[in-house]
Amino acid sequence: MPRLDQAFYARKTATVAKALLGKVLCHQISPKKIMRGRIVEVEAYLGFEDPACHTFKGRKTERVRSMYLSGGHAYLFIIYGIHYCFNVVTRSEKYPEAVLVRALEPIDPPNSSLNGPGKLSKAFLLTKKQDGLSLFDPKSKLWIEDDGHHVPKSQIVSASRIGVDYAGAAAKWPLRFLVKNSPHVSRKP
DNA sequence: AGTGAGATGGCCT
DNA sequence: GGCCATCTCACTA
Repeated sequence: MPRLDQAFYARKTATVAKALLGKVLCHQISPKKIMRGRIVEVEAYLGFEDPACHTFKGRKTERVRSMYLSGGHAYLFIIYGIHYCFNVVTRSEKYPEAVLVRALEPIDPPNSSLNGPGKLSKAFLLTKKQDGLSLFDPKSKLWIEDDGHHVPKSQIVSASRIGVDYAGAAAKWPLRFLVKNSPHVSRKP
């Protein structure tokens, strides 16, 4: 299966977010074992102009360093002292923006619990170790692939982002995207 | 169905 | 010191 290339990630963040729906996140966790899940829910975070984004107004701390990498790198951070959140960096080094992957439909192993950013990170063994990894380097053990499954535009629902009420009006921006009627999302829109 | 609190620790002002 | 891009469980109803 073809791994998504860097050009895929270099586009506008909301475009990448919607295009990621239906794609398959893969993590090779041992020589014989690859975790796979189909992306069904994402959120876009729009950098400098987005009060909900970690890089709002150009913030550049140690934690967010990976967001200043080029599109197609992983950004992992820890939240509430317990959970990890997995993000895909978009655009270029000049624009620190990213897509949070919020939920996956289990493929392998089946019946795993992947309906939430913390849960999917735990199941896929995604931690700070994966922070900054390339998703397009052919040698990388973490990548996203296109298996031909296509989610038509009519099947994409947008909604407010979750857990960012502190961001004022930006909390209402329709930057959360879900596959319509998917039973695998973190919560119904 | 909806609300509320606790876990638990790095990060930021 | 206070705040979180979360999750689970307990409680009300």
